[in-house]
Amino acid sequence: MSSPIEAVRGMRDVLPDEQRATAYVRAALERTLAGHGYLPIDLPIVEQRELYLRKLGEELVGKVYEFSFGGRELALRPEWTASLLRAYVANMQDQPLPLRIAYSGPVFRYERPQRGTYRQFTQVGVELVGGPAPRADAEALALACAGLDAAGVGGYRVVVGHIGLIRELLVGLGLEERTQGVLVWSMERMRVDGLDAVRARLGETIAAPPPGLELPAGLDDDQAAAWLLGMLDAMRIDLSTGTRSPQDVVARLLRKLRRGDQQPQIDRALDLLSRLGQLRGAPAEVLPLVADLIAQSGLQSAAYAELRAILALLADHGVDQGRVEIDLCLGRGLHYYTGLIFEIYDGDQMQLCGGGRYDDLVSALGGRQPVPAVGFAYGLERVAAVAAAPPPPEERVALVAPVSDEDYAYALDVARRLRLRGFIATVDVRGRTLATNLRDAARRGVGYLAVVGAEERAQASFVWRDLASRDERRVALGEIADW
RNA sequence: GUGCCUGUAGCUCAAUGGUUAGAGCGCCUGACUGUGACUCAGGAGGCUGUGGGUUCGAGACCCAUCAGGCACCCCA
Repeated sequence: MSSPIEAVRGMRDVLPDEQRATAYVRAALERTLAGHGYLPIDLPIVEQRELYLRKLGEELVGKVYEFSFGGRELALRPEWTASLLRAYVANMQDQPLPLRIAYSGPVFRYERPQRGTYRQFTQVGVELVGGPAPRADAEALALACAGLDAAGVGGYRVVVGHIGLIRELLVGLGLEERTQGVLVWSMERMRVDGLDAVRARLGETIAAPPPGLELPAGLDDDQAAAWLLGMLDAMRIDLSTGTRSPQDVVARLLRKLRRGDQQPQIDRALDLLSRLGQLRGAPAEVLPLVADLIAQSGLQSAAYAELRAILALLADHGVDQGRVEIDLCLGRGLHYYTGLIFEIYDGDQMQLCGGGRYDDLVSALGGRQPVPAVGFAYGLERVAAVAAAPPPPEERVALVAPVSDEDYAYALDVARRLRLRGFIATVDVRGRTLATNLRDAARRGVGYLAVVGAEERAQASFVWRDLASRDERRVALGEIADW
Protein backbone atom coordinates (compact mmCIF):
# COMPACT_ATOMS: atom_id res chain seq x y z
CA MET A 1 0.00 0.00 0.00
CA SER A 2 1.31 3.43 -0.86
CA SER A 3 1.41 6.20 1.69
CA PRO A 4 -1.66 8.38 2.01
CA ILE A 5 -1.69 11.95 0.75
CA GLU A 6 -2.51 14.54 3.35
CA ALA A 7 -4.74 17.51 2.76
CA VAL A 8 -2.84 20.75 2.26
CA ARG A 9 -2.21 22.61 5.48
CA GLY A 10 -5.06 24.83 6.53
CA MET A 11 -7.47 23.11 4.13
CA ARG A 12 -10.02 20.77 5.56
CA ASP A 13 -12.43 18.03 4.62
CA VAL A 14 -15.99 18.77 5.60
CA LEU A 15 -17.70 15.47 6.29
CA PRO A 16 -21.45 14.92 5.82
CA ASP A 17 -22.52 15.68 9.40
CA GLU A 18 -20.69 18.98 9.47
CA GLN A 19 -21.68 19.77 5.92
CA ARG A 20 -25.32 19.39 6.83
CA ALA A 21 -24.97 21.75 9.77
CA THR A 22 -23.04 24.28 7.70
CA ALA A 23 -25.51 24.15 4.84
CA TYR A 24 -28.33 24.74 7.27
CA VAL A 25 -26.67 27.86 8.68
CA ARG A 26 -25.73 29.04 5.23
CA ALA A 27 -29.34 28.73 4.10
CA ALA A 28 -30.53 30.68 7.13
CA LEU A 29 -28.06 33.50 6.45
CA GLU A 30 -28.78 33.60 2.72
CA ARG A 31 -32.51 33.60 3.34
CA THR A 32 -32.14 36.56 5.66
CA LEU A 33 -30.03 38.53 3.20
CA ALA A 34 -32.43 37.77 0.37
CA GLY A 35 -35.35 38.77 2.54
CA HIS A 36 -33.83 42.22 2.90
CA GLY A 37 -33.61 42.63 -0.84
CA TYR A 38 -30.01 41.62 -1.42
CA LEU A 39 -29.57 39.89 -4.78
CA PRO A 40 -27.18 36.92 -4.90
CA ILE A 41 -24.18 37.22 -7.17
CA ASP A 42 -21.23 34.97 -7.96
CA LEU A 43 -17.75 36.14 -8.86
CA PRO A 44 -14.41 34.53 -9.78
CA ILE A 45 -12.20 33.01 -7.14
CA VAL A 46 -9.15 33.98 -9.19
CA GLU A 47 -8.49 37.68 -9.73
CA GLN A 48 -5.66 39.88 -10.92
CA ARG A 49 -3.09 40.19 -8.18
CA GLU A 50 -3.20 43.93 -8.60
CA LEU A 51 -6.80 44.15 -7.41
CA TYR A 52 -5.69 43.47 -3.87
CA LEU A 53 -2.45 45.40 -3.73
CA ARG A 54 -3.62 48.91 -3.13
CA LYS A 55 -6.30 49.13 -0.56
CA LEU A 56 -6.11 45.91 1.34
CA GLY A 57 -3.62 46.85 4.05
CA GLU A 58 -0.18 45.36 4.42
CA GLU A 59 -1.24 42.79 6.97
CA LEU A 60 -3.74 41.14 4.69
CA VAL A 61 -1.74 41.64 1.49
CA GLY A 62 0.91 39.37 2.95
CA LYS A 63 -1.67 36.64 3.31
CA VAL A 64 -2.89 36.58 -0.26
CA TYR A 65 -2.25 33.40 -2.24
CA GLU A 66 -0.49 34.66 -5.34
CA PHE A 67 0.81 32.86 -8.36
CA SER A 68 1.96 33.42 -11.89
CA PHE A 69 0.37 31.48 -14.67
CA GLY A 70 0.77 31.98 -18.38
CA GLY A 71 2.55 35.24 -17.75
CA ARG A 72 -0.25 36.66 -15.61
CA GLU A 73 0.05 37.71 -12.02
CA LEU A 74 -2.96 36.20 -10.29
CA ALA A 75 -4.37 35.78 -6.80
CA LEU A 76 -6.98 33.73 -5.00
CA ARG A 77 -9.45 36.17 -3.53
CA PRO A 78 -8.87 36.85 0.18
CA GLU A 79 -12.24 38.61 0.50
CA TRP A 80 -15.17 39.59 -1.70
CA THR A 81 -15.46 43.34 -1.44
CA ALA A 82 -12.72 44.23 -3.91
CA SER A 83 -14.05 41.72 -6.44
CA LEU A 84 -17.57 42.94 -6.01
CA LEU A 85 -16.68 46.55 -6.57
CA ARG A 86 -14.52 45.59 -9.53
CA ALA A 87 -17.56 43.84 -10.95
CA TYR A 88 -19.69 46.86 -10.11
CA VAL A 89 -17.36 49.13 -12.04
CA ALA A 90 -17.21 46.67 -14.93
CA ASN A 91 -20.86 45.63 -15.23
CA MET A 92 -23.22 47.43 -12.92
CA GLN A 93 -22.65 51.14 -13.18
CA ASP A 94 -25.87 51.39 -15.17
CA GLN A 95 -27.92 49.95 -12.32
CA PRO A 96 -30.14 52.15 -10.18
CA LEU A 97 -28.65 52.91 -6.78
CA PRO A 98 -28.65 51.77 -4.14
CA LEU A 99 -27.62 48.32 -5.23
CA ARG A 100 -28.03 45.52 -2.73
CA ILE A 101 -25.83 42.51 -3.50
CA ALA A 102 -25.28 39.32 -1.52
CA TYR A 103 -22.51 36.79 -1.98
CA SER A 104 -21.37 33.52 -0.55
CA GLY A 105 -18.33 31.45 -1.36
CA PRO A 106 -14.76 30.47 -0.54
CA VAL A 107 -11.91 32.87 0.15
CA PHE A 108 -8.25 32.10 0.84
CA ARG A 109 -5.79 33.56 3.30
CA TYR A 110 -2.37 32.24 4.20
CA GLU A 111 -2.65 32.25 8.00
CA ARG A 112 -1.62 30.03 10.86
CA PRO A 113 -4.37 27.41 11.10
CA GLN A 114 -6.27 27.06 14.34
CA ARG A 115 -9.70 26.03 15.41
CA GLY A 116 -12.05 28.37 13.59
CA THR A 117 -9.19 29.63 11.44
CA TYR A 118 -8.54 27.94 8.12
CA ARG A 119 -6.70 28.95 5.00
CA GLN A 120 -9.81 28.35 2.97
CA PHE A 121 -13.06 29.48 4.49
CA THR A 122 -16.43 30.70 3.34
CA GLN A 123 -17.58 34.27 3.49
CA VAL A 124 -21.26 35.08 3.32
CA GLY A 125 -21.90 38.77 3.07
CA VAL A 126 -23.42 41.79 1.39
CA GLU A 127 -22.49 45.14 -0.07
CA LEU A 128 -24.89 48.05 -0.12
CA VAL A 129 -23.51 50.09 -3.00
CA GLY A 130 -24.70 53.68 -3.23
CA GLY A 131 -26.10 53.65 0.28
CA PRO A 132 -25.03 56.71 2.25
CA ALA A 133 -24.47 57.02 5.98
CA PRO A 134 -26.10 56.84 8.39
CA ARG A 135 -29.11 54.84 7.22
CA ALA A 136 -27.23 52.34 5.07
CA ASP A 137 -24.75 51.76 7.89
CA ALA A 138 -27.51 51.02 10.34
CA GLU A 139 -29.22 48.76 7.81
CA ALA A 140 -26.05 46.76 7.31
CA LEU A 141 -25.41 46.45 11.02
CA ALA A 142 -28.96 45.44 11.77
CA LEU A 143 -28.91 42.95 8.91
CA ALA A 144 -25.74 41.37 10.25
CA CYS A 145 -27.53 40.85 13.55
CA ALA A 146 -30.68 39.55 11.89
CA GLY A 147 -28.66 36.89 10.09
CA LEU A 148 -27.12 35.66 13.31
CA ASP A 149 -30.55 35.58 14.92
CA ALA A 150 -31.87 33.51 12.03
CA ALA A 151 -28.93 31.14 12.29
CA GLY A 152 -29.70 30.55 15.92
CA VAL A 153 -26.65 32.29 17.32
CA GLY A 154 -27.27 33.79 20.73
CA GLY A 155 -25.19 35.95 23.01
CA TYR A 156 -23.19 37.76 20.36
CA ARG A 157 -21.57 41.15 20.92
CA VAL A 158 -21.50 43.99 18.40
CA VAL A 159 -18.42 46.21 18.60
CA VAL A 160 -18.65 49.50 16.73
CA GLY A 161 -15.95 51.97 15.78
CA HIS A 162 -15.62 54.80 13.31
CA ILE A 163 -12.54 55.42 11.21
CA GLY A 164 -13.99 58.65 9.86
CA LEU A 165 -14.08 60.12 13.32
CA ILE A 166 -10.44 59.37 13.95
CA ARG A 167 -9.43 60.67 10.55
CA GLU A 168 -11.32 63.90 11.09
CA LEU A 169 -9.56 64.58 14.34
CA LEU A 170 -6.16 63.92 12.81
CA VAL A 171 -6.90 66.23 9.90
CA GLY A 172 -8.00 68.84 12.41
CA LEU A 173 -4.62 68.53 14.07
CA GLY A 174 -2.88 69.22 10.78
CA LEU A 175 -1.28 65.81 10.28
CA GLU A 176 -0.41 64.75 6.79
CA GLU A 177 -2.19 61.84 5.22
CA ARG A 178 0.51 59.24 5.49
CA THR A 179 0.93 59.92 9.20
CA GLN A 180 -2.83 59.79 9.68
CA GLY A 181 -2.91 56.40 8.06
CA VAL A 182 -0.28 54.88 10.29
CA LEU A 183 -1.94 56.34 13.38
CA VAL A 184 -5.39 55.10 12.42
CA TRP A 185 -4.15 51.58 11.89
CA SER A 186 -2.06 51.63 15.04
CA MET A 187 -4.93 52.20 17.38
CA GLU A 188 -5.36 48.60 18.38
CA ARG A 189 -1.65 48.38 19.03
CA MET A 190 -1.89 51.44 21.21
CA ARG A 191 -4.31 49.72 23.51
CA VAL A 192 -2.42 46.47 23.70
CA ASP A 193 1.20 47.62 23.67
CA GLY A 194 0.84 51.17 24.91
CA LEU A 195 1.59 54.61 23.63
CA ASP A 196 5.32 54.10 23.40
CA ALA A 197 4.99 51.13 21.09
CA VAL A 198 2.99 53.23 18.67
CA ARG A 199 5.48 56.05 18.93
CA ALA A 200 8.22 53.60 18.11
CA ARG A 201 6.34 52.20 15.17
CA LEU A 202 5.66 55.67 13.95
CA GLY A 203 9.39 56.28 14.16
CA GLU A 204 10.07 53.20 12.08
CA THR A 205 7.60 53.83 9.36
CA ILE A 206 7.43 57.58 9.17
CA ALA A 207 9.66 59.83 11.10
CA ALA A 208 13.27 58.82 10.77
CA PRO A 209 15.04 58.27 7.48
CA PRO A 210 17.50 55.38 7.54
CA PRO A 211 20.51 56.41 9.60
CA GLY A 212 23.29 57.85 7.56
CA LEU A 213 21.05 58.59 4.60
CA GLU A 214 21.44 62.28 3.85
CA LEU A 215 20.52 63.89 0.58
CA PRO A 216 23.44 65.56 -1.13
CA ALA A 217 22.80 69.28 -1.25
CA GLY A 218 21.64 71.05 -4.35
CA LEU A 219 19.76 68.26 -6.17
CA ASP A 220 16.36 68.89 -7.69
CA ASP A 221 13.63 66.32 -7.17
CA ASP A 222 14.40 64.20 -10.22
CA GLN A 223 18.09 64.10 -9.48
CA ALA A 224 17.43 63.31 -5.86
CA ALA A 225 15.11 60.49 -6.81
CA ALA A 226 17.67 58.99 -9.14
CA TRP A 227 20.28 59.28 -6.43
CA LEU A 228 18.01 57.55 -3.91
CA LEU A 229 17.25 54.71 -6.30
CA GLY A 230 20.95 54.22 -6.78
CA MET A 231 21.55 54.18 -3.05
CA LEU A 232 18.81 51.68 -2.37
CA ASP A 233 20.10 49.48 -5.15
CA ALA A 234 23.61 49.66 -3.74
CA MET A 235 22.20 48.63 -0.37
CA ARG A 236 20.62 45.65 -2.10
CA ILE A 237 17.14 46.66 -1.04
CA ASP A 238 14.71 45.03 -3.41
CA LEU A 239 11.83 47.39 -4.06
CA SER A 240 9.92 45.17 -6.44
CA THR A 241 8.45 42.92 -3.76
CA GLY A 242 6.39 45.58 -2.02
CA THR A 243 2.92 46.80 -2.80
CA ARG A 244 4.13 50.09 -4.25
CA SER A 245 6.17 50.70 -7.32
CA PRO A 246 9.83 51.58 -6.77
CA GLN A 247 9.10 55.09 -8.07
CA ASP A 248 6.41 55.46 -5.45
CA VAL A 249 8.66 54.30 -2.67
CA VAL A 250 11.37 56.71 -3.68
CA ALA A 251 8.95 59.61 -3.98
CA ARG A 252 7.70 58.96 -0.47
CA LEU A 253 11.17 58.62 0.89
CA LEU A 254 12.10 61.87 -0.72
CA ARG A 255 9.19 63.65 0.84
CA LYS A 256 10.11 62.13 4.16
CA LEU A 257 13.66 63.39 3.92
CA ARG A 258 12.58 66.87 3.03
CA ARG A 259 9.68 67.14 5.38
CA GLY A 260 9.64 69.44 8.36
CA ASP A 261 9.33 67.89 11.75
CA GLN A 262 5.76 67.08 12.68
CA GLN A 263 6.57 65.89 16.16
CA PRO A 264 4.44 68.41 18.12
CA GLN A 265 1.29 67.53 16.16
CA ILE A 266 2.08 63.85 16.44
CA ASP A 267 2.42 64.08 20.19
CA ARG A 268 -0.86 65.89 20.46
CA ALA A 269 -2.54 63.32 18.25
CA LEU A 270 -1.16 60.43 20.24
CA ASP A 271 -2.40 61.98 23.43
CA LEU A 272 -5.87 62.55 22.03
CA LEU A 273 -6.09 59.09 20.50
CA SER A 274 -4.94 57.28 23.59
CA ARG A 275 -7.61 59.03 25.62
CA LEU A 276 -10.20 58.33 22.94
CA GLY A 277 -9.13 54.73 22.90
CA GLN A 278 -9.83 54.29 26.56
CA LEU A 279 -13.47 55.11 25.99
CA ARG A 280 -15.09 51.75 25.48
CA GLY A 281 -18.42 50.41 26.47
CA ALA A 282 -22.12 50.97 26.11
CA PRO A 283 -23.01 53.80 23.72
CA ALA A 284 -25.13 55.64 26.29
CA GLU A 285 -22.10 55.97 28.55
CA VAL A 286 -19.37 56.43 26.02
CA LEU A 287 -20.88 58.84 23.51
CA PRO A 288 -21.11 61.82 25.92
CA LEU A 289 -17.50 61.28 26.93
CA VAL A 290 -16.42 61.25 23.30
CA ALA A 291 -18.32 64.47 22.76
CA ASP A 292 -16.56 66.05 25.72
CA LEU A 293 -13.17 65.03 24.48
CA ILE A 294 -13.81 66.43 21.03
CA ALA A 295 -15.08 69.69 22.48
CA GLN A 296 -12.08 70.01 24.79
CA SER A 297 -9.74 69.68 21.86
CA GLY A 298 -11.51 72.51 20.11
CA LEU A 299 -12.16 70.27 17.10
CA GLN A 300 -15.27 69.71 15.04
CA SER A 301 -16.59 66.30 14.14
CA ALA A 302 -19.34 65.56 11.68
CA ALA A 303 -18.42 61.92 12.02
CA TYR A 304 -19.37 61.97 15.66
CA ALA A 305 -22.88 63.08 14.72
CA GLU A 306 -22.94 60.34 12.11
CA LEU A 307 -21.95 57.69 14.61
CA ARG A 308 -24.67 58.86 16.99
CA ALA A 309 -27.22 58.75 14.22
CA ILE A 310 -26.20 55.21 13.24
CA LEU A 311 -26.58 53.99 16.79
CA ALA A 312 -29.97 55.64 17.16
CA LEU A 313 -31.16 54.04 13.92
CA LEU A 314 -29.87 50.70 15.10
CA ALA A 315 -32.34 50.90 17.97
CA ASP A 316 -35.10 51.71 15.46
CA HIS A 317 -34.14 48.53 13.60
CA GLY A 318 -34.88 46.66 16.79
CA VAL A 319 -31.33 45.60 17.58
CA ASP A 320 -30.87 44.80 21.23
CA GLN A 321 -28.90 47.74 22.64
CA GLY A 322 -27.39 45.56 25.28
CA ARG A 323 -25.32 43.81 22.64
CA VAL A 324 -23.76 46.99 21.31
CA GLU A 325 -20.44 48.33 22.47
CA ILE A 326 -18.39 51.27 21.22
CA ASP A 327 -14.67 50.85 20.73
CA LEU A 328 -13.04 53.69 18.86
CA CYS A 329 -9.76 51.80 18.81
CA LEU A 330 -11.27 49.26 16.49
CA GLY A 331 -8.93 49.24 13.52
CA ARG A 332 -9.81 46.61 10.99
CA GLY A 333 -6.87 45.64 8.84
CA LEU A 334 -8.63 46.37 5.60
CA HIS A 335 -7.45 49.87 4.82
CA TYR A 336 -10.31 50.85 2.57
CA TYR A 337 -12.65 51.64 5.43
CA THR A 338 -13.59 55.30 5.72
CA GLY A 339 -16.40 55.48 8.26
CA LEU A 340 -18.27 53.03 10.40
CA ILE A 341 -16.49 49.80 11.15
CA PHE A 342 -17.87 46.95 13.18
CA GLU A 343 -17.13 43.44 14.32
CA ILE A 344 -19.42 40.86 15.87
CA TYR A 345 -18.11 38.34 18.36
CA ASP A 346 -19.71 35.36 19.92
CA GLY A 347 -19.60 35.11 23.71
CA ASP A 348 -16.28 33.34 23.50
CA GLN A 349 -14.22 35.99 21.71
CA MET A 350 -14.43 34.42 18.27
CA GLN A 351 -15.08 36.94 15.55
CA LEU A 352 -18.08 35.91 13.50
CA CYS A 353 -18.59 38.90 11.29
CA GLY A 354 -16.93 42.14 10.27
CA GLY A 355 -17.62 45.07 8.04
CA GLY A 356 -17.81 48.77 7.55
CA ARG A 357 -18.06 51.71 5.20
CA TYR A 358 -15.70 52.34 2.29
CA ASP A 359 -16.67 55.43 0.36
CA ASP A 360 -13.48 55.72 -1.70
CA LEU A 361 -13.21 52.22 -3.03
CA VAL A 362 -15.36 52.60 -6.14
CA SER A 363 -13.26 55.54 -7.26
CA ALA A 364 -10.07 53.73 -6.41
CA LEU A 365 -11.15 50.87 -8.67
CA GLY A 366 -11.91 53.19 -11.55
CA GLY A 367 -15.60 53.94 -11.15
CA ARG A 368 -16.87 56.92 -13.15
CA GLN A 369 -18.18 58.60 -10.02
CA PRO A 370 -17.46 58.16 -6.36
CA VAL A 371 -20.11 55.93 -4.81
CA PRO A 372 -20.51 55.43 -1.09
CA ALA A 373 -20.83 51.84 0.03
CA VAL A 374 -21.05 49.72 3.12
CA GLY A 375 -20.91 45.98 3.63
CA PHE A 376 -20.02 43.11 5.88
CA ALA A 377 -19.16 39.44 5.78
CA TYR A 378 -19.74 36.48 8.03
CA GLY A 379 -17.23 33.70 8.42
CA LEU A 380 -19.63 30.86 7.66
CA GLU A 381 -17.66 28.12 9.40
CA ARG A 382 -17.36 30.21 12.54
CA VAL A 383 -21.02 31.08 12.60
CA ALA A 384 -21.87 27.42 12.05
CA ALA A 385 -19.55 26.45 14.90
CA VAL A 386 -21.56 28.48 17.40
CA ALA A 387 -25.02 28.20 15.82
CA ALA A 388 -27.72 25.95 17.20
CA ALA A 389 -27.64 22.39 15.89
CA PRO A 390 -29.91 21.86 12.89
CA PRO A 391 -33.15 19.96 13.49
CA PRO A 392 -32.98 16.27 12.61
CA PRO A 393 -33.80 15.55 8.99
CA GLU A 394 -37.38 14.57 8.32
CA GLU A 395 -36.68 12.48 5.27
CA ARG A 396 -38.19 9.04 5.05
CA VAL A 397 -35.35 6.69 4.28
CA ALA A 398 -35.74 3.13 3.01
CA LEU A 399 -33.31 0.33 2.26
CA VAL A 400 -34.39 -2.23 -0.32
CA ALA A 401 -32.92 -5.65 0.43
CA PRO A 402 -33.00 -8.30 -2.27
CA VAL A 403 -33.04 -11.78 -0.77
CA SER A 404 -30.99 -13.29 -3.57
CA ASP A 405 -29.19 -12.15 -6.70
CA GLU A 406 -32.21 -13.02 -8.82
CA ASP A 407 -34.21 -10.38 -6.96
CA TYR A 408 -31.83 -7.50 -7.65
CA ALA A 409 -33.54 -6.15 -10.77
CA TYR A 410 -36.89 -6.26 -9.04
CA ALA A 411 -35.39 -4.50 -6.02
CA LEU A 412 -34.25 -1.68 -8.28
CA ASP A 413 -37.80 -1.35 -9.56
CA VAL A 414 -39.21 -1.18 -6.03
CA ALA A 415 -36.64 1.48 -5.11
CA ARG A 416 -37.63 3.57 -8.14
CA ARG A 417 -41.26 3.45 -7.10
CA LEU A 418 -40.43 4.41 -3.52
CA ARG A 419 -38.43 7.41 -4.74
CA LEU A 420 -41.42 8.55 -6.76
CA ARG A 421 -43.32 8.65 -3.47
CA GLY A 422 -40.67 10.85 -1.90
CA PHE A 423 -38.58 8.23 -0.15
CA ILE A 424 -34.83 8.29 -0.10
CA ALA A 425 -34.22 4.72 -1.26
CA THR A 426 -31.06 2.68 -1.65
CA VAL A 427 -30.56 -0.91 -2.76
CA ASP A 428 -27.93 -3.12 -1.17
CA VAL A 429 -25.04 -3.57 -3.56
CA ARG A 430 -22.99 -5.93 -1.46
CA GLY A 431 -25.20 -8.98 -1.82
CA ARG A 432 -25.53 -9.26 1.92
CA THR A 433 -27.79 -11.55 3.81
CA LEU A 434 -31.07 -10.20 5.04
CA ALA A 435 -29.83 -10.35 8.62
CA THR A 436 -26.79 -8.28 7.77
CA ASN A 437 -28.88 -5.79 5.84
CA LEU A 438 -31.19 -5.39 8.81
CA ARG A 439 -28.31 -4.83 11.13
CA ASP A 440 -26.81 -2.33 8.75
CA ALA A 441 -30.10 -0.49 8.30
CA ALA A 442 -30.61 -0.23 12.05
CA ARG A 443 -27.14 1.10 12.59
CA ARG A 444 -27.55 3.80 9.96
CA GLY A 445 -30.88 4.92 11.32
CA VAL A 446 -32.77 3.94 8.20
CA GLY A 447 -36.53 4.09 8.85
CA TYR A 448 -37.82 1.30 6.63
CA LEU A 449 -36.65 -1.91 5.06
CA ALA A 450 -38.27 -3.31 1.92
CA VAL A 451 -37.63 -7.01 1.58
CA VAL A 452 -37.97 -8.46 -1.90
CA GLY A 453 -37.60 -12.15 -2.64
CA ALA A 454 -38.93 -14.67 -5.04
CA GLU A 455 -42.31 -14.76 -3.36
CA GLU A 456 -42.77 -10.96 -3.44
CA ARG A 457 -41.56 -10.79 -7.00
CA ALA A 458 -44.14 -13.34 -8.04
CA GLN A 459 -46.92 -11.33 -6.41
CA ALA A 460 -45.67 -7.87 -7.45
CA SER A 461 -45.31 -6.90 -3.83
CA PHE A 462 -42.72 -6.42 -1.08
CA VAL A 463 -42.47 -6.81 2.65
CA TRP A 464 -42.44 -3.40 4.31
CA ARG A 465 -40.83 -3.31 7.71
CA ASP A 466 -40.83 -0.30 10.04
CA LEU A 467 -37.46 -0.53 11.76
CA ALA A 468 -38.50 1.45 14.82
CA SER A 469 -41.77 -0.33 15.62
CA ARG A 470 -40.76 -3.65 14.04
CA ASP A 471 -44.20 -3.77 12.41
CA GLU A 472 -44.18 -5.63 9.16
CA ARG A 473 -46.73 -6.11 6.41
CA ARG A 474 -46.91 -7.12 2.81
CA VAL A 475 -47.58 -4.30 0.37
CA ALA A 476 -48.70 -4.63 -3.24
CA LEU A 477 -46.79 -2.50 -5.73
CA GLY A 478 -49.98 -0.72 -6.78
CA GLU A 479 -50.61 0.32 -3.22
CA ILE A 480 -47.60 2.66 -3.11
CA ALA A 481 -49.31 5.09 -5.43
CA ASP A 482 -51.51 6.20 -2.54
CA TRP A 483 -48.61 6.86 -0.13
C1' G B 1 5.18 35.91 11.59
C1' U B 2 6.29 34.60 17.47
C1' G B 3 6.03 31.16 21.74
C1' C B 4 4.34 26.43 23.81
C1' C B 5 1.95 21.28 23.64
C1' U B 6 1.01 16.81 20.68
C1' G B 7 1.70 12.99 16.45
C1' U B 8 1.48 4.76 17.63
C1' A B 9 -4.34 0.43 13.54
C1' G B 10 -10.21 3.80 10.59
C1' C B 11 -11.25 6.11 15.98
C1' U B 12 -9.84 6.49 21.44
C1' C B 13 -5.50 5.12 23.69
C1' A B 14 -1.44 1.32 25.90
C1' A B 15 3.72 -0.35 25.49
C1' U B 16 11.20 1.10 32.24
C1' G B 17 15.84 2.51 25.85
C1' G B 18 15.52 -4.39 25.36
C1' U B 19 11.90 -10.65 21.77
C1' U B 20 7.61 -10.59 16.49
C1' A B 21 4.34 -2.90 18.96
C1' G B 22 -0.93 -4.35 22.01
C1' A B 23 -6.27 -3.35 23.83
C1' G B 24 -11.20 -1.44 23.33
C1' C B 25 -14.45 0.34 19.72
C1' G B 26 -15.31 0.18 14.50
C1' C B 27 -14.82 -2.74 9.82
C1' C B 28 -15.17 -7.66 7.08
C1' U B 29 -16.56 -13.09 7.18
C1' G B 30 -19.14 -16.95 9.50
C1' A B 31 -22.40 -19.38 13.35
C1' C B 32 -27.72 -17.50 10.82
C1' U B 33 -29.48 -20.53 2.86
C1' G B 34 -35.92 -14.88 4.33
C1' U B 35 -35.64 -10.96 9.51
C1' G B 36 -31.89 -6.00 13.30
C1' A B 37 -29.48 -3.70 18.73
C1' C B 38 -27.17 -9.46 22.28
C1' U B 39 -23.64 -13.46 21.94
C1' C B 40 -19.67 -16.50 20.00
C1' A B 41 -15.61 -17.77 16.49
C1' G B 42 -12.38 -16.04 12.91
C1' G B 43 -10.13 -12.19 9.62
C1' A B 44 -8.19 -7.78 7.55
C1' G B 45 -5.83 -3.52 9.05
C1' G B 46 1.00 -0.54 11.32
C1' C B 47 7.90 1.22 7.67
C1' U B 48 5.02 4.12 15.42
C1' G B 49 3.73 11.39 10.48
C1' U B 50 8.45 11.88 7.39
C1' G B 51 13.96 12.27 7.09
C1' G B 52 18.45 12.28 9.59
C1' G B 53 21.33 11.42 14.22
C1' U B 54 22.79 9.15 19.29
C1' U B 55 23.02 3.83 20.85
C1' C B 56 25.03 -3.00 20.84
C1' G B 57 19.70 -1.87 20.56
C1' A B 58 14.84 3.83 19.45
C1' G B 59 7.75 3.97 19.20
C1' A B 60 10.51 6.23 23.40
C1' C B 61 16.37 10.32 23.50
C1' C B 62 18.45 14.57 20.00
C1' C B 63 17.91 17.59 15.33
C1' A B 64 15.17 18.88 11.12
C1' U B 65 10.68 18.73 8.56
C1' C B 66 5.37 17.98 7.86
C1' A B 67 0.66 17.99 10.27
C1' G B 68 -2.84 19.09 14.40
C1' G B 69 -3.94 21.93 18.86
C1' C B 70 -3.30 26.26 22.35
C1' A B 71 -1.80 31.45 23.39
C1' C B 72 -0.23 35.87 20.63
C1' C B 73 -0.52 38.85 15.90
C1' C B 74 -4.31 39.42 12.52
C1' C B 75 -8.78 38.36 10.60
C1' A B 76 -14.18 35.73 9.14
